[in-house]
Amino acid sequence: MKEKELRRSQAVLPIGTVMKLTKLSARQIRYYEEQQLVTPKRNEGNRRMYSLNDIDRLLEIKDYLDEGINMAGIKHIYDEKARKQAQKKAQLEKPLTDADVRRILRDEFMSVSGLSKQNEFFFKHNKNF
DNA sequence: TTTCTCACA
DNA sequence: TGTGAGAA
Repeated sequence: MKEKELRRSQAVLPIGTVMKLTKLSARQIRYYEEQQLVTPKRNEGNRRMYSLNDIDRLLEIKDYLDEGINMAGIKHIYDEKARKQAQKKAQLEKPLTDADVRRILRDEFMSVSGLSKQNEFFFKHNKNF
């Protein structure tokens, strides 16, 4: 599922294609970029290059606009999304809770100090192993 | 030809 | 948001 994400993030579409795909004017597309709603990359000639993700976002923006949401409102929506993603990321970067650490230390302790005797006892009473 | 930036009778 | 000018 990583390859697919990379493809969707590949910025290869010129604004002309984006205009046809989204039915938005170049003026609008550039304006939304000015509002930080989309962040297309630039090629060697300073041309904007959009990814499929950008297309999706522009389509979303258009839907929100149709629903009567203004630029500020849309910005808030994406700000909230970014805030939640940042928290999830932070959670993934330090997945070890105190409970995790205690469990790991206990297991390690068992393996170095008590394991041999425990195994000895275990095997004596479980001949089928 | 297409896209970019800038500006507005 | 549209549109036109001049450049790349």
